[in-house]
Amino acid sequence: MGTRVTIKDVAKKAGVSISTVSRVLNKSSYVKKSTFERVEAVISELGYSPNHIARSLSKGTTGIIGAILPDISNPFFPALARGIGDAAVARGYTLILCNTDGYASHEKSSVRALLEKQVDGIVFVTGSSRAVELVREASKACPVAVIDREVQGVSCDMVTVDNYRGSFEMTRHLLNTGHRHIAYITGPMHLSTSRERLRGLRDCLAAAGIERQPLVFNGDFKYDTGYSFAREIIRLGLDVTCVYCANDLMALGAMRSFLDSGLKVPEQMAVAGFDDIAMSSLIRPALTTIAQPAYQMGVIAAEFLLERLDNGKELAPRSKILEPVLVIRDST
Amino acid sequence: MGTRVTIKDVAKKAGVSISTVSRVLNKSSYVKKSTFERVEAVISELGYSPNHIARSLSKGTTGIIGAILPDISNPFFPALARGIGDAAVARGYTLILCNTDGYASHEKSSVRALLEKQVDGIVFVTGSSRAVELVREASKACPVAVIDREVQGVSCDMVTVDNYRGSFEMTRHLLNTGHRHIAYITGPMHLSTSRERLRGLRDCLAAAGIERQPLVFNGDFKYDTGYSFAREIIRLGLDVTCVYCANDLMALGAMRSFLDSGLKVPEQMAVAGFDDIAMSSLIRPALTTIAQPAYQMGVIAAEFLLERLDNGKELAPRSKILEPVLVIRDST
DNA sequence: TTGAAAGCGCTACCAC
DNA sequence: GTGGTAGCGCTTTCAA
Repeated sequence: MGTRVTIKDVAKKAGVSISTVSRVLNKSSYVKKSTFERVEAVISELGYSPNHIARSLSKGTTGIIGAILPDISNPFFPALARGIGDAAVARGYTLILCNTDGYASHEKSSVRALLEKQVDGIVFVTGSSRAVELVREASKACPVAVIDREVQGVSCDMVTVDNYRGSFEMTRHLLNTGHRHIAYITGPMHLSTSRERLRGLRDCLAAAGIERQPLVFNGDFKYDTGYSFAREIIRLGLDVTCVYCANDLMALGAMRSFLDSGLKVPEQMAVAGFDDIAMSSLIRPALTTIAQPAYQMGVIAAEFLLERLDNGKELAPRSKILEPVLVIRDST
Repeated sequence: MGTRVTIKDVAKKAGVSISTVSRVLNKSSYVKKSTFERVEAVISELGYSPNHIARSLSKGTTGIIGAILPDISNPFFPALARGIGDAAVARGYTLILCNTDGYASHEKSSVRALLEKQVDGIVFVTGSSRAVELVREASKACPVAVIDREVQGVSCDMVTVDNYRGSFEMTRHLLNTGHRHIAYITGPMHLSTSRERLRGLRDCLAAAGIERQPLVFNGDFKYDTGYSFAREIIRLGLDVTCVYCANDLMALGAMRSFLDSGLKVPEQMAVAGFDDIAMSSLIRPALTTIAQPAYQMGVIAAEFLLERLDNGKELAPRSKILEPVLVIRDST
C-alpha cells in the first residue's frame, strides 16, 4: 500500500498548474513541447497514475460496463463472457461480471449494484421472468444490450440467435434421418430461447405433414434433467426413436442415460442438442447439435453498447439475429 | 437515461442538510427518528440511489475487487471465478474480471487497468513468467491474493492446491495398477503447478524404486497438444502403457487420439489427468484424475482478501494449501 | 441532533 | 500556452 501520487504532486514538482498536467494526461489541448516533456518526465519519475475514480466523477463516465448472466460456470456462458470482455478491453473499457443463477432477486441486486457503480452500460443475459421490468429499470440509467435471450417490450439493442430457425433445421435433419417419433426436452419456458426452439420443432413437423405430436418434457437446461427424462423414457418404454433436447447439457445427460442403460446411440436411440458447447464434439458418439456463435454474440453486443456510448446515445435500438448452424455428428 | 437524483435533491426536498441525508444513508450517527423517516420517505419517493463513484472518491475505497486470470473460457477457471464472485458479492463487493491468456503484456495492462480503477484488492491467477514483478507492483497499491499458481518471493495471501502431493498420489495409483512405462505431458514449465506436478511424479517413481525415467513431453495445457503427443507416441511405437497429463484437457485430447487410432483405453493405453473438469466425468471411459477444489479456492482467496480489507491491512500474509483428491475412474 | 464546509482527485471552462 | 477555479456527489470533521 504505497503513497498515492496525485496530479497535484506532479504539478508542483514540474512547476506547472494541475490544468497543464491534466492536459498532458488527456492530450486535450496544445501544450508547449518542452512543458509536455517535462511533465511526462515527472509523471514517470513519480510513477504517477491517474485516479480513475476521480476522473469518473468529474466526467460522468466510468469506462466500466457490466455483464449480467446466469452462471459463468455453465459451459455456454464463458465464451459469451469472453466475447464481451474482449470487445470491452479493445475499446479501453473494463468489465464487471455478475452471476444471477437466473433468479429475479439476484438479477435485481446485480442491476442495482451496477447502477450504483455508475457503469456506462450493461450487457444483460436474462434468466428470470421478471426480465422486462429489470431491463427497463436499468435502461433508465444507462444503455442496455440484451443478449441471447430476447426480451419483449423494451427498446434496447438486442443480439440473439435465430433459435426458431435452428430448431427447425434440426428437426428437418431428424426427419431426414427417418425419425418420426420424437421426444423433446424443453428449456425453462419463460425464456424466449426455449419457446422459440419448441416452436421451430412443431412448425417443422407440421410443415412436413407429420401429424403425430412430439412428446414434450419440460426441462430446465440441466444435465441431470436430461439424464432422468431419458431414464423415464426407457422405463416407460415410450415409443420414441429420438430425443432432441433444448440444449447440449441435457442432451449429454440423456445420451449418458441411454448408454448407461445399454442402448446404442444412435442406432437404438438418436440424441440431438442445441448450443454446441466444447464437450459435445469431444464425447463419443459426438453430439449432433445446433452451433451458436456465443463468442461472437458477446462481441457484437458489447460493440453495440460501446458504439452507443462513444457516438451519440440517440441511436435507434439495433438488433442482430445471428444464424446458428446445424452440426451433424454421430449421435443422430 | 434519466435525470440523476443526487443527495442534494433529497436534502432540499426533505428540508434537511446533505449531511443529514448522508447520515441516514450510512446510519453513521444518530438522527432523530422523525427526521430519519422523512428522509427515507423522500429517498424512495425520488427513487434516489447513491452515486457510488462519488462515495468512493471521498472514502478512498471502491467496493470493487479485480480478478485476473488466464482465460475464463478454459474449463478450469469458471468455477474459480464463480467462487471469487460469490464470496465478493456475499460481502457486498463487486467483481471486475480480466482475461490475460497468460501473456505478460495482458497481465500488465490488466493490473494497470485495475489499479487505475482503484480496486480495493486483486485476486491473481498468474500465467506468465513475469508474475513476480507484476504481483509486486500490484501489491504496492492494494492487497493481492495469489491463487492456484504459486508466486515466489512476494508477500501476499496465497491459495493453492498441493499439486506435488496430488501428482504423487496419481503416480502411486498408476504404479499400483501395474504401470511402469509412463509418459508424462507437462504444462508450461514456468508455472509452479506444472513444476510441482512433474516433481510429484518423479519423486513417487523414485520412492517406489523405479529407475526407469518417465518419458516427458513439454506440453501447454491445451487439448490439441495432448492429441498430437498421443499420436506421436503411437506413431513412434513408444514403449509406454500409460499417458499421464498435467491437466484434463490434454488428457482428454490424448484419450481421443488413442481411441481414434483404435487403441482401447485403458486396456491398451491408460490415460490420467489433473483438474477434474466437468467433462472428465462425462466422457467414456471416464477420466481418472486429481480433483481440484476450484470453486473453494476462489472462495477462500476472495475471503482472505476481503478480511484483509475489512479488518486491518496489517495481517500477516496467510496461505492455504488445499488437498486435491484422487478420483479413480475408468481410464486407468 | 443537525448544519456548514473542507476536502477526495480530476476535468473543463474562462481568463490572461 | 498556461493558470485559476468551479464543480462532480459524497463523507467527515467541527461547531452550534
